Amino acid sequence: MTDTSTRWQRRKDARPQEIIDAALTLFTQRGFAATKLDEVAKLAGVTKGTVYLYFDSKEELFFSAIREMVVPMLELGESRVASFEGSATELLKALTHSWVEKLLERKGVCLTKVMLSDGNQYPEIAAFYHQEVVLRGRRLFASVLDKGVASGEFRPMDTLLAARNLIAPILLYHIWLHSFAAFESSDMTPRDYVDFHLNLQLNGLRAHPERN
Amino acid sequence: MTDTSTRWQRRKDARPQEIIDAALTLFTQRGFAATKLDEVAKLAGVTKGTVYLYFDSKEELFFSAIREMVVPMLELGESRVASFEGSATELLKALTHSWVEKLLERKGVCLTKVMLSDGNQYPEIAAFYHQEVVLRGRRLFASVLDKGVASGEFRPMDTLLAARNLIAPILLYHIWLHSFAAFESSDMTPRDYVDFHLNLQLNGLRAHPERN
Amino acid sequence: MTDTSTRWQRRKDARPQEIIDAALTLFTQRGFAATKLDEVAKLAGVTKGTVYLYFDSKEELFFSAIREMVVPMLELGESRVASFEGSATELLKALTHSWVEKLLERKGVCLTKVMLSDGNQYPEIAAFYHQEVVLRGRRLFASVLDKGVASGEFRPMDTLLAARNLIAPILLYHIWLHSFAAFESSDMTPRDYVDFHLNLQLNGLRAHPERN
Amino acid sequence: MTDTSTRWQRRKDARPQEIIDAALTLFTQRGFAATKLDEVAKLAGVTKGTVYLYFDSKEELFFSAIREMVVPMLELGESRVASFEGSATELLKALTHSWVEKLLERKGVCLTKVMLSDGNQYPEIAAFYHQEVVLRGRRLFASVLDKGVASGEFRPMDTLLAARNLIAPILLYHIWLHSFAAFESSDMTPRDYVDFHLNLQLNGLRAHPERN
DNA sequence: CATGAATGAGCGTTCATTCAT
DNA sequence: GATGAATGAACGCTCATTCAT
Repeated sequence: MTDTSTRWQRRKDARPQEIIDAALTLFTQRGFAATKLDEVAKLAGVTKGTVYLYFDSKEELFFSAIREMVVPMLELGESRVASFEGSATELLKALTHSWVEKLLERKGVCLTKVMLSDGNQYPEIAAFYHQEVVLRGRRLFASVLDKGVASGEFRPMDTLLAARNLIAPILLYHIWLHSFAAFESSDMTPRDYVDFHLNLQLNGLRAHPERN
Repeated sequence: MTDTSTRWQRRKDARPQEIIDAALTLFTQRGFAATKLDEVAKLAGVTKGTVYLYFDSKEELFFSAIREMVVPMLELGESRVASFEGSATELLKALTHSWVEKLLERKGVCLTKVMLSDGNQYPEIAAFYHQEVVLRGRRLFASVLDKGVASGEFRPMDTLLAARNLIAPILLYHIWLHSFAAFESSDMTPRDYVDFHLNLQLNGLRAHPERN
Repeated sequence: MTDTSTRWQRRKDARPQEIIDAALTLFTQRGFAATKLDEVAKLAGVTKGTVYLYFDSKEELFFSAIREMVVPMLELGESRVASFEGSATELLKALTHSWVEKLLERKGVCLTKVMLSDGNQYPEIAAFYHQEVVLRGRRLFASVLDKGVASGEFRPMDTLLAARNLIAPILLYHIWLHSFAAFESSDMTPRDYVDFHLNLQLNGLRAHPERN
Repeated sequence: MTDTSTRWQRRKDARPQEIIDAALTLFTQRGFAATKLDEVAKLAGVTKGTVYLYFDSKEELFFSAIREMVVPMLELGESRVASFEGSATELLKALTHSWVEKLLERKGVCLTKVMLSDGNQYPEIAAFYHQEVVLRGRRLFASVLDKGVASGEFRPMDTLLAARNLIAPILLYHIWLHSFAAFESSDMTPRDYVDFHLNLQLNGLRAHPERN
């Protein structure tokens, strides 16, 4: 990459991404409907009109945000699973923690929160999200469980269903953080919560587990 | 008295509940902000003005809905736990299934969905909901786990945390139904899902569980 | 009048007057538009529907109020002027103080305030009020001035115009009380104000002004 | 630049004043509550939404109107009094006529009418108006009377009270014009009315009354 | 007579979207 | 490319009026 590109030029190319970032932040914080385009524009350092240079509508902006933020995350996860060497248990832990880090570092995942809030109003977006994020995410975790079953680490099971049990508490925990952060006493780090959750899932509740 | 039901025939006593029902249905489907009072009124079979005879504002309507629908559900659960005789495992299953039935038969629980969507905008409601529903629900499930630990059925654990792991997938599953119902192939009944989930939680994933 | 009339019966007959009283109180305090029929009804001790038994509309209620409250006051004044024996100066003082007492004791006059506020919207009412109250009130005071001119107490002048100068400050003073009562320090009684005003005016009117 | 005036051609700078002008016209004619923002907008040649670009609310619009129209008028009057050379009588006449001209040429003063109508509902505005307009106006006229007393033109008196007697008829006369213009035969110009009023008052004020 | 539940038109306010500059 | 003034449809809420009881 040559450095003849002036800061101005780089800025021009960066605009859409800056707007998407701003939109994601606000969509996640306030929900889709409650986010005003004026605020998105201000946070992105432009004016409202500029947003319409790059996106046809508020809805289209949301659509783009999903595509550009979540899909790459899943692709990364898939490639890690494909190339991972080690036990399924380790992989499961690694994958989960990596996901959680992403969730914490930026808003990415909480698009799920936005989808839960406003998904109904936008069936096309919901369809896309369900296909490209929800199902794909489940398959990703299921594939790890499959490895574990194949290796004898895990009991045989419906791994797609089990994946949902793995994902749900973590997802809900993060959505929770957005909605009730002020009220949770929270002497517990997200890492603690995830560790506890993983151990519970891996071990089960029973004092004397049966083989079934 | 003939059944020529006019708008005058209905009783003042029935109206608030009818309006709350309509509101819950729409709040759950579309979220708080996206629900228009006109629609609530139409679904309740009245006009917009009538809603304001019984509720001071849209927000107050939502507040009333929470109070009248969710709190009684929790009280019922609490009394069942208090009076239950049998193993903690059975109690856990019974309680969960009873909850799920309520969820299915009506929209009640999915107030949680509404809180996740719009809770940020209405801190007072969020605070009330967190206190009276979220925490209380957790404590309810934790108390069952405590019984099991005391009886030796379950391993010692942080039962409040474990309660969250029990609740989350079921909750998320039902919220999911609202957001992505159209896209889930769903050859699986809610009952199936809950059974699978409970078994998984009770047994854990591991092929050879450790005592830890 | 027989006394077989029960309290109930008297009450029935009194209803319209009670409603008018309530309406006047509130119209004067808040203006016509800002007064809700619900409030009028409550103050009159009836329900909103009852108001419509006696008056066709809010506007009609206002109309009736004017007729029943102000016109009698003017008739009283006219008869006092007709029968008064004594100097025009004394008559002027007596008439003015009597008017002010009425103003203070109840809201009567401040219908003028309501007319000033809302008169434009209701040309018919304004026409009636102007004819039956404004002009007639001016003529009443002018007739007193005429007496004084005839008797040589006052200088010759356009008495109709002079009447306006007499009336205006007193009227405005009372309207003022409604609008700015909270802000006027008011170490002065209404009586003081009127006395001061009359003395000033009489000094201007007198044929042979005194040094006082 | 052609004169194809489009909605885009107008300048941001001119808009607020145009809207204030329209608002004053309608507030004065109809009162604050009875004036619809749609009408204000239409009279200003814009749409309702545009009003909200410049003013936060209807109330704020009224507040701005007071600040921008009446306060400068008073400041002008105060500076004229300060710099005037001549008799207090002349000053009083000049000041009054100048005020009346302002009243006639535009709606300015009749903000008083609006305050009388709707002041009760908006205590903050009433407080501001009373402080900055009513009291200040009284003080302005009183200061002229003080000059006259000092110079021996006028008898000693409570000049603040006397100021109210000077102001009231003129104010009421103009408020009257708005409410009953249609019904007053009015073969008399405002100038005539003011002259008559001033002469009458001056006769009452003078230290050495003339026969005129 | 009296009630009060119900109506529905109307207003203040918001905000996604447009477009002349 | 970028701006921001302007739009207008939409929504929450109010209240005079109606009418079955």
